[in-house]
Amino acid sequence: MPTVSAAQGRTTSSGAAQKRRAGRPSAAVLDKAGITAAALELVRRKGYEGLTMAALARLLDVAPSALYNHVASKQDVLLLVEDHLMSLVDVSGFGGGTWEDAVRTWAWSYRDVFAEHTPLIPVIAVLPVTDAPQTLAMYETVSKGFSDAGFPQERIVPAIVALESFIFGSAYDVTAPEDIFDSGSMAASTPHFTAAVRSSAEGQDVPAGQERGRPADTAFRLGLEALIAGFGTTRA
Amino acid sequence: MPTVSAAQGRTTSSGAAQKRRAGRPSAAVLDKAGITAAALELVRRKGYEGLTMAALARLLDVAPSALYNHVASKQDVLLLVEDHLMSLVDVSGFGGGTWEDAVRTWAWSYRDVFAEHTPLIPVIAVLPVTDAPQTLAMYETVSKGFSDAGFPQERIVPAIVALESFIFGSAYDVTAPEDIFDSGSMAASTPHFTAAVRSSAEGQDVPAGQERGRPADTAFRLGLEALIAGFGTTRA
DNA sequence: CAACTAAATGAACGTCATTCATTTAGTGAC
DNA sequence: GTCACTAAATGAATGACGTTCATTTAGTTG
Repeated sequence: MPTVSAAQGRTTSSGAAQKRRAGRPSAAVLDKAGITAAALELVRRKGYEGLTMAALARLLDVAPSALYNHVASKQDVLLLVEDHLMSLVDVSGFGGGTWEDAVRTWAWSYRDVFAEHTPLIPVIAVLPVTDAPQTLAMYETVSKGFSDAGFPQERIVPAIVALESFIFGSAYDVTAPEDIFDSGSMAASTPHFTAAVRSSAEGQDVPAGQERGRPADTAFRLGLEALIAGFGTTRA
Repeated sequence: MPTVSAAQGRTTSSGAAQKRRAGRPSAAVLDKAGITAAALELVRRKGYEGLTMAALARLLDVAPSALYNHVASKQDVLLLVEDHLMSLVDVSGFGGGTWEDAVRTWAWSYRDVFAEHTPLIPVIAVLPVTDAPQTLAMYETVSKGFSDAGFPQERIVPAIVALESFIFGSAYDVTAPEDIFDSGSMAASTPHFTAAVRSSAEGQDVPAGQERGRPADTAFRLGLEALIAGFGTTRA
C-alpha cells in the first residue's frame, strides 16, 4: 500500500463551479489537470511509447483503474495533452506587424510543436474543436488576423485548414531519417530522382548560423512561402 | 487441422532470380505478394482495426506465426500495403500536357488514395524509399516531370516534399467529421472564428455536379492552387 | 450518527504482436 | 532410393496493453 504522497505538478484547477447534491470529498488524488501534467511529463521522459495507462498511474501513485474515474479512455488523455500543446503555439504575431510575418511565426512554431508530438497528429486532425478550449482560442486569434488582413470571410477557414494540413504533413518530415531518399541499389533505374536528391543535398547553404537548415526546413520554407504568396493574391 | 486449400488471390511472383544452395520446396503456401493481397482485402472489408496478424493468418488459412517466415513484423505488412497503394497514384499527367495539370492530377489522386488509408500516413512519411519500389517509381516520374518543366535541379526534391506534406495533411481532413468546427457553447467567446466558419459553410456553391464540393475539397483546392502558383514563379 | 457519493482498489478479461522449440515436406547430391 | 539440408508451417506460450467491475475507502451533508 503506497502512501499517498506524490502530488506531481498538479495545477489544482478546482476553481469555483462545482455544487453537487451530496458529499464532495476534497482529498481527491486525481484530476484532469494532474493527469495532463503527468502525461506530458511521461511523454517528455519516455516518448509516446512510454505513455501507457499503467505508467501514468504509476507516476501518479495510483491504480490504473482509478484513472477511469476522470477520463473515459486513453484517447481522452491524448486529447488533454493535445489541447495543452496548442497553448504553446505562437500566435503573438497576429497582434501587430504584417499578416505575412504573423503567419510565418505561427506556422513555424505550430510545426515545431507537433514535430515533437507526431503521434498526436492523427488525433488532432479529426478532433472537434468543441472539446478543446485552447485549440479554439488559437483559431479565434488566427481568424481575426486573417480577417483584419483583408481576407474574404468565406476563404478564411479553408485557408487556415490548408495551412494546417501543410503544417501537419511537414511535422512528420522533421522526424524522417536523413537518408530517407537514398535509392540504394535502385539508383540506376531512377536517374532523374537520384540526381535531384543529390543536388538538393548539396545546396545546403544556410543563411546564418545553421538554423533551419535541415532538408525538412528547406521544404517547409519553400512550401510556406508559396502558400503565403498564393494566398496574398486572393485577399485584398 | 485445416486442409490446405485456400489459394487467395495470390500472384505467385516467384519469377526467376532465386538460386539457393540446397532444397527449395515449391509448395510454399505463403509469399509476400499473397500477404499483401490478403492484407488489402482485409483492409477493404474491415478497415485497419480489422488488420491483425491473426485475421491475416486466418484469411490465408495459416497459423499466425507462419507469417513471420516472410515478414519481420506487422509494420512490414503495412509497408507492403503502402507500397502497393503508390501504384494507384495517377502520374500519367506527366507524360504530356502542362506541368500545372500534371501536378493537379497527381496531387488529387494521391490525396484520394491516402484519404482512404490514413493509418498508413505515419508509416509512409518516415519510410525510406529504398524499401519501396513503387514509391521510388512514382518519385522518378514526378522528378522527371518537374525537371522537364524547367524546375531548378536543387528545388525539385523540396518542392515535391512540400507538396506531399500538404497532401498527407489534407488526406486527414477528408476523414474529419463535418461538424469539426462547431464551437458549441464557446461560440460567444470566439466571434471571428464562428463567423468565418458559418460563412465558409454557406459558400458551398459547387461548379457542376456536386463533385469535390466538401469542405475538405475546397481547402485542398485552395492550398494546391496556391502552391502551384507559388512554385510557378520559382521555376522558368 | 446515518445516508450518500466520489473516488481508489485489485483482480479479472480479452486482444494483440511476437517468440520458439518442434514438425513437415520438398530438393539436390550421391 | 536415401540422406542431408533447408524453407516453411505449427501450436503453445509470453508479455504488454486498455478496459471493466464488484467492492472498499473516506469525506461531506443533513
